[in-house]
Amino acid sequence: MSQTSVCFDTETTGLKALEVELIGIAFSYEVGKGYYVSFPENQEETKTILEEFRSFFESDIEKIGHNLKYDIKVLSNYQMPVKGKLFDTMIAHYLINPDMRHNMDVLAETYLNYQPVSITELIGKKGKNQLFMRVVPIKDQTEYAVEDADITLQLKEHFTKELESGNVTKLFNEVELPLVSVLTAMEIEGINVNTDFLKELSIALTNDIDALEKSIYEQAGEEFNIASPKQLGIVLFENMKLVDKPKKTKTGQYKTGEDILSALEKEHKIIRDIKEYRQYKKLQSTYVDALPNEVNPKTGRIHTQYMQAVAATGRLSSNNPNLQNIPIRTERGREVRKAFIPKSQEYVLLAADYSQIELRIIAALSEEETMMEAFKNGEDIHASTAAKVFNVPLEEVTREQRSNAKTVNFGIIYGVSAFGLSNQTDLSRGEAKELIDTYYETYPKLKAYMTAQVDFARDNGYVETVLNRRRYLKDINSRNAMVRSGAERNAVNAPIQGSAADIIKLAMINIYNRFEKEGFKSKMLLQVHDELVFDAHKDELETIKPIIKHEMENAFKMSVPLDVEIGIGYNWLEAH
DNA sequence: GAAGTCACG
DNA sequence: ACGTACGTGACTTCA
Repeated sequence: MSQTSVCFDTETTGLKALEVELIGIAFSYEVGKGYYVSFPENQEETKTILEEFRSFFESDIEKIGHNLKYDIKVLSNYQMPVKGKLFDTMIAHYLINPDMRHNMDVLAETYLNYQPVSITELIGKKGKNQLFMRVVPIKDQTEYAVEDADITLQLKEHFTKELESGNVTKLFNEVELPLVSVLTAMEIEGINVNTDFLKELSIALTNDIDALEKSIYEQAGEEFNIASPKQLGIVLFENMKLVDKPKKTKTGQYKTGEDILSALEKEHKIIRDIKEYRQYKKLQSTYVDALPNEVNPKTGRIHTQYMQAVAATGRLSSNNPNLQNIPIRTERGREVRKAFIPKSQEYVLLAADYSQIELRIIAALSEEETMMEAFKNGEDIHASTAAKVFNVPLEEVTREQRSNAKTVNFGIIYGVSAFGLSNQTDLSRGEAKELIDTYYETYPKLKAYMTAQVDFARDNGYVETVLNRRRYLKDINSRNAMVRSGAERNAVNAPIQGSAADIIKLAMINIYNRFEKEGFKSKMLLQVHDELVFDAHKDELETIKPIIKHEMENAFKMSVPLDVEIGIGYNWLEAH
């Protein structure tokens, strides 16, 4: 092949890239044309046939695809690396408009005015009657697969131009595409989990849940399904009449969320038990019992998937299983973290966290000197804020003042209202308003920055991050006040959250490249928005610690220093 | 499949 | 006067 760029698309036996078998590969390098290579069930033969394509996959020919991470992982099952420049149409479209869907079917209709044969038409609806791709006649496989490859090739032409007009070509080429390889490697690597420990944890939880259940039934004077918000609401508010005017959801059910129950704690002892019951049930079903089932039988490790084109701000998301929401805030929840362990006795887990990255970004972007100085001097930012807004010396800040300042600091990033702040603190609505006003007086340029962001969005229809990642805000000029203020909060929040995402992505790419170049045994495993987790080989610890710290703190230069804290341990909890 | 709830940053 | 903090994913219940 003498082409400089070729589109390819793999057909497989399922959705779990690391567990499926290859059925076919479609190639297209001329619009309207394509070729399909079919693979037999015998995996040795499949490997032999695939070897014929090694020179292509290892060449510097540009590889075009839609969600290339999936195809690269499938090929990795056969020790077939994919090298050279990449072009991923899913990610391209994510940068062009992150709020939209990026399915190839939708994109084909929108940009090519063409309706491709859907996978459902080919193999039927999800369910027991769904066909296996293996039994689809080769002719139909070919038509379907080649069509997808052809469409992807055509989409590339559109998106190349649109990336340019959206000013995101550089972000695409220098961040998102290199990140594909980084995420692929992290997903393939996986993480080790102590399933025996989780089994014991589950037994202990069951004991406590059973006792709580008994106690709740006694106090309620009846048996019901505590896990049913509907039944619980009736018990609490109709039978026990714990409150006069209970709040209701939009469907007319009683609200029984955590915030509602907490406000009721002084009314009846049953509330504490219900909250505890809910917490333990959640831990058990979502983590303790679910995680062992996610262990890959071949590798013995858990391999999450990172979604690179989901979060509208530029963040990653994690699923199957989600390893970005492992408990840490409660004593019992923290136990789950102990189950995440290094790959062997020669390793430890290393966790590296950005300290207050979003506040540092808003300080730098707004050039609010007071806040910038606090960060430059390494102050405790929440205490420092408290000292200023409550007008007391730093040493005399009370815990409550610091806690309220912390809530405002976070609230600012989200576009807080007095009502929202009073809900999150013990402050009245009036006190909350006063605190916010004082906050803006203390940090006037912060307020100016936020106003400027909203103005920019009104004029341009979008906001952008430090790496020019855009988020379009179509509702910014809406006549509906609630819809409009939602967009205004996005105008402030998206550049902050998105810039933090940009920065950690840069750090991940640089760390990955250095690790590759130096041939370290240590591997990057997880990303949790402002944290990276590694299997760190004990012999390499003192070498990689400064590398990780340096790459994270210097990934992007701002007028405020970034600070990274590193911890190590024999499990993820200890590493914090 | 929607709604409610709750785990994380 | 209105409703109310940004971004996610997973589990259970129930129509």
